[in-house]
Order: sequence, then C-alpha cells, then structure tokens
Amino acid sequence: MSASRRYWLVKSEPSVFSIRDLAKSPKQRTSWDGVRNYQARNYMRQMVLGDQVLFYHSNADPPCIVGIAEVVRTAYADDTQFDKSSHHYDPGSSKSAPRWDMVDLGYRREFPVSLSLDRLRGEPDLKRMELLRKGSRLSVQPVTPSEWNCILELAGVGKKNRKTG
DNA sequence: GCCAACGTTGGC
DNA sequence: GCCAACGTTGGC
Repeated sequence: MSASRRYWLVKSEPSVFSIRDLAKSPKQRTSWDGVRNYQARNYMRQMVLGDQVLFYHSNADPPCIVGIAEVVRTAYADDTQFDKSSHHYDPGSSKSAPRWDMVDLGYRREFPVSLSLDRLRGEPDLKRMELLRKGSRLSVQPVTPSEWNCILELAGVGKKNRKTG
C-alpha cells in the first residue's frame, strides 16, 4: 500500500459553487458530488480525514486558487448517480455496484490574495504542477508538499508569513 | 464564442 | 484492440 497523500486540489466553477458558497454552507461543509472521471474518482478514494485541499476556481476571470478546504468525510457513493432528475445521473451505475464516489469537504480559509494561473506559472517551484500542465482537465488532483508550501507562501499564509511564535 | 486537449463510446 | 466520432473541459 502506498503512502497516503496529504494535499490535493479540486476545481469548481464559481458560478456553480464558489469557496464562499462553501463558507456559507451548513456547518461549512459540502459533499463533492458530480465527479465523473475515473482518475479524479480514484484520487478521491485515496483521500483520508484531515487531508488539505486547494480550492480552485475554473472558468473564472481570472482562473485562480482561492483558498483551502479539508477532507471531513472519506469516499462514499455519490447519490446523484442514481437520481434520474440529476444531470449527473449515470444509467450504467447501480446501487449494488456504485460507480461514482464523493467525499465531504469542509471550509478552512479563503486566501487574502487569490493566485491566478499567470501568477502560478511564474513560479519555478510549480513548473511541474498538474494544474499548469497544458491540456490538464483533471478536476481532482494531487499536490506535492513542496507545491503546497510554495502556494501558501504566495498566498501570504505560509510559515514565513506567520508573525507569532 | 472558439477551439485544443482530453476521455469515452462503439463499429469493425 | 484500433481509431474515428463525439461530448466535455476550461483557458483564452
């Protein structure tokens, strides 16, 4: 068994569900439903409680990382796959063998400054980040510890920015 | 709105 | 198992 991951990134269109929507949700939690990509699903299945998650706004102006969420419930069946009225309905899935999972995410913080794609592309430490790969469409993706640290510094919430201690 | 990149489907 | 057609994602 491989080591569990600690850091992730999820994408959401702010016109559909923004980080502020998450902050305003009951208990500041939401189920991350609607993921219909096997690789993204598999990453969600690897998540453990307490894993930290970058929140990215896609189809935004500009597209940017806006804050942090946390895994508050590990993978379980996404009920929208059984709901015929949902546009996430999957006729090929069944309750006895659910095809799609979701996790629950809790709000942690919104960054004082959002980090646009342009800003991220300017960072040598992020050159290999999945988010910045040309043609990358993965809506749930792993983030390395060094990428995580770099992003928190850029956002002004990293260790170097902490005044107390 | 355009379109490149990508994932999925289905004919063969 | 190949690959063309199609649908979707998401930056621009």
